[in-house]
Amino acid sequence: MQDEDLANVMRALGHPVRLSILRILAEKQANNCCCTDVTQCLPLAQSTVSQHIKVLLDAGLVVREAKGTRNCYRLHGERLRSFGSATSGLFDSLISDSSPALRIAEPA
Amino acid sequence: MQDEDLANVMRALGHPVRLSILRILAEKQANNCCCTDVTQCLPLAQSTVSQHIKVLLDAGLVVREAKGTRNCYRLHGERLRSFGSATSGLFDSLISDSSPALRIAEPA
DNA sequence: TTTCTCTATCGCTATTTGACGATGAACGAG
DNA sequence: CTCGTTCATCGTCAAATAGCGATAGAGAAA
Repeated sequence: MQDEDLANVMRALGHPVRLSILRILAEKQANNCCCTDVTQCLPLAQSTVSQHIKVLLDAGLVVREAKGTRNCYRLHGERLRSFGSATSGLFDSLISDSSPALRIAEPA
Repeated sequence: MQDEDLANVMRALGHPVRLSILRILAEKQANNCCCTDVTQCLPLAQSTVSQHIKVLLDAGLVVREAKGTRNCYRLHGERLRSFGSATSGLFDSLISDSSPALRIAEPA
């Protein structure tokens, strides 16, 4: 995963409401996961929730599945895992490049 | 780490230039890590780089250390690791099926 | 002191984001 | 067909973001 893509996912995750939406989708486990259901768990208007979901969709973190008159959403597990390994890879490269002495001496 | 803080860090990481700055700081390993040095590695004005560094400072990912006439920057390893574990914890809770969603408002 | 370097900040502009209400399209139920 | 539900999108607004040049303050150096 390139930095551009990684940054896009980071930005998508950079809002507490969107983290909440991911947790809600994880909890509901692909049933009752339509926009209205998510909206009822949040103190926001339906249009606002829809916009946040769109950000998650565009980042590839969430998948839409038309189910009759509803759109059901569920987590994109593979994408999440891919981002997870890209993130740990990022931190590995950041921290391993730092000298051990500097890793021990943290600021007050 | 709470969702609010986690989202703040994610947002700080949500720009490819800031990822580049982190990599540059990791590479230079706490010597020659002043703003001018970082600027010379990037196709941006010094003021722009300074602003990006400020975002990383505010997120706690980077530490400033006055060194004579320069300000030296280095990664905040502990903070990075803390964010790393918070991130993997997030994905664990999302991917495993036993994750209580953090709800901002319960449905009526 | 004077000069030079470094850099944070100001001012400005353009773009993006977050939030809302309104609306229209799609579809199931009656 | 008609009604109700779902939901993406539009328009709008305020605020935040990203970029730049200009600038001032703080030290080192001459």
